[in-house]
This record gives sequence, C-alpha cells and structure tokens, in this order.
Amino acid sequence: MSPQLKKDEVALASIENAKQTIIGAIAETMDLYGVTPSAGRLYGTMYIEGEMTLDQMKDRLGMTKPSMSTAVKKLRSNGMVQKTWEKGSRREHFVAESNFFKSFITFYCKKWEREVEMNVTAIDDAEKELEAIINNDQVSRGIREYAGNLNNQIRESKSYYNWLTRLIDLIESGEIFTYLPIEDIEKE
Amino acid sequence: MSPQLKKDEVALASIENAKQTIIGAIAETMDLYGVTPSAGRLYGTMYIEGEMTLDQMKDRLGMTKPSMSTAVKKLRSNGMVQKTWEKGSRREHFVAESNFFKSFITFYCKKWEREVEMNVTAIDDAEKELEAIINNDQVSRGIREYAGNLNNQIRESKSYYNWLTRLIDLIESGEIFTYLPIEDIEKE
DNA sequence: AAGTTCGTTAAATTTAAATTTAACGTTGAT
DNA sequence: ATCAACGTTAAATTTAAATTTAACGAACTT
Repeated sequence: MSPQLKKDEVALASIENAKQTIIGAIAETMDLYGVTPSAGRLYGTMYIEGEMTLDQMKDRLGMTKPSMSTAVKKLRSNGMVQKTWEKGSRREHFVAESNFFKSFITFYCKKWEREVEMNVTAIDDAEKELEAIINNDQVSRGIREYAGNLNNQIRESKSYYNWLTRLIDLIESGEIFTYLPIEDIEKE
Repeated sequence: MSPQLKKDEVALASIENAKQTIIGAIAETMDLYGVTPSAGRLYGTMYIEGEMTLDQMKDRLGMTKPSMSTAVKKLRSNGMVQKTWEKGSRREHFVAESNFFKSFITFYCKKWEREVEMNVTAIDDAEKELEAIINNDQVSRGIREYAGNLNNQIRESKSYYNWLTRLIDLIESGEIFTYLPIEDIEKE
C-alpha cells in the first residue's frame, strides 16, 4: 500500500472515531428525551450522517429492519426525525431534526402540556369531590376540616401549573429568545 | 350503624378517592422525571400524606420494604424527597418536596447540566481530532474537506449548548421569575 | 452482652421491555 | 398477472428492569 493511501486510511478511521464520540454523547444524554439508548444512537447517527433509509440504518447499527422501523416511529412521534422524499427512489428516507432549539421546544412543551393537562384535570375533579364534603353539614366537623385542609393543599399547586403554562407559551412563541438570545459561537 | 357514622364513612371514602385522583395524575406524569410509575405513586402518596416512614409506605402501597427503600433512594437522588428527623422516634422519616417550583428547578437544571457537559466534552474531543486531519497536508484533499464539513456541522450545535447553559443560569438564579412571575391563584 | 428494631444490600424471581425471526400487505416493475 | 422490493405488524425470543425473599450489619434496649 502506498504511503498516501495509508495516511488516508488512518485519517478515515480517525474521522469515524470522531463521529462515534459525538454519537455516543448524544445517545447517552438521550434518556432525557425518553428514548432508549439504541434509539438515541440511531438519532445521533442520523444527525451525523444525514438522510438515511431503513436499510442504511440497519447496516450502520448492525440491527434488524423492524427494530429500525419502530425506533424511527418513536423518534418521529417526538418530532426528532422527519420523513423526506428522494426523487427517483422508491425507498422512504428519514432525516434527523438538526436544529436542537426546535427539538428542545417541541419536546419539552409537549411533555409539559401533558403534565399540566393531567394534573389540572385531576385537581379540578378532586376539588369538586372535596367541596361536596366541606359543604355537607351532615358530616362530622373533624372530617370536614380534614377535607378543607386537603383541598387547600391541593389548590396550592395550581399556581405552579399556571406558571408552567406561561413558561410553555414563552418558549413556544419564541419570546424566550428576546430574554435569552441565541449567541453565535465564533471560531477561536 | 348510626346515620351519622354512615355519612362520615361515605365522606372518608370520598376523601380517599380524591386523594387517589391526585396521586394517580402525579404518578402518570412522573415519567417526565425519569422515575418508574411506582416511584411516582410513592412520591404522590408522600406529597398527599406528608411525612412517612418506610413501614408506613409499604403498608400504604402494599409493597415490600426493600422496594420502598430503593424507591426513596431514587427520589432522594432527584431531590424530590428529603429525610427528616422526628424527635423521640428511632425510625427515619421522609417527606416529599412539596414546592413544585423547587423540584422543577432542581430536576431540569441537573439534567440539562449533564447534557451540556457530556456533549460539549465530546464536541471538543471530536474537534481536536478533526482539526488534526484538516491541518495535515499529507492527507488527500477530499478527505480533509470532508473532515472540515463535519467539523463545521458539529461546531454549529455549540450555540445551542451555550444557550442551554444560560437558560440553566436564568432558572437556577431565579431570574426567570422576574420575566415570568409566580401568580397567586385566588379562590373563585 | 444478648436480643430487637430498623435499614440496606444480595440473590432469586417475576415482570416488562427490547430485539429478532417470521409472515403479511402494499406498491411498483416486468 | 406475476414477481420482487419495502415497510410494517405479530409472535417468539432474548435481555434488562423491577420486585420480592432472604440475609446481613449497625444502633439502641435491657
């Protein structure tokens, strides 16, 4: 082998190593986004490699096609991967959302919305039930007081869910970026 | 049974039902905080019942003590539960963090800090490796260009991690509350 | 010091999640 | 129309996580 080819081969191995460093870090922090490590590795791979088909994924990760199919489904449901079309190809192509700001906004807002919705509904239901007891003078005083205390405790959390709702708005609307602008990172 | 006792019994059952509504909602949204549903149910229970011992937990949830012990450990590592001391009792008591703002801040900031730290480290490592190739004139031009493009792609995400770091500061310092004040929810 | 109580760790079991193999349905090509 | 290429779903298997049973060790009691 010529010295040139040898150098190139070493360089390519080094590039692959750098890629795996990035992919590994992404995969490791992906549990935050509620996906399994292997779905995280897939996302990282697509982020680095760009557009891919299911067959390319299975080759790159050494897994089966059905498992790629389900992992992509999960990542798509989180808005982290999108389907693209490639003219002239019958295969479906998928591409990782490469704008981390978008992923952040979509992911957390969706989750927080669910949190607010579930808990506020539960609070309202519980309040109704407790107030029926509080206002029922056929129930012993001690029990009515207990219901009252519980009701107050539960009601306190409402200001948190109200705040979280406004946080979602702030982030979803992009207004957050007026308080916290995106800074360019210049080459040092 | 006297009519009075009967009414009270019904009221108590209704209170328990209201509690379970709240506990269920908390447990269901707890996956956001990376804990299992049963750890979520435990947190919800402690939130509603206040200070508890391991034995009280196991009785209330119908599980074993070791599993309460490990669940508490997990919740403590997230800052969602704290140990308290009860004078005159040898048993350890635990109490759920009832300030949701505090939980939010502690939890997300910790997670995001880990995300930033892991990825920035990986990016710096990968950058170093890629720059060695880019600056090595013994490597073919095409490969060096490829390394350059990859390096640029990777570098772009730095502004996201920079922004996330500033978001953490904004929240950890409490400055977020000047932009997004906590509103009192008054009784309607 | 022997006996208890309490909490944790370790091993064993159960339960649930992830992955693969196999089979199906659809679409486009010949 | 038949065949091959794709992607998905279903069942079977493997792997990992959660839970329990069992055993240990520290701290207090008598």
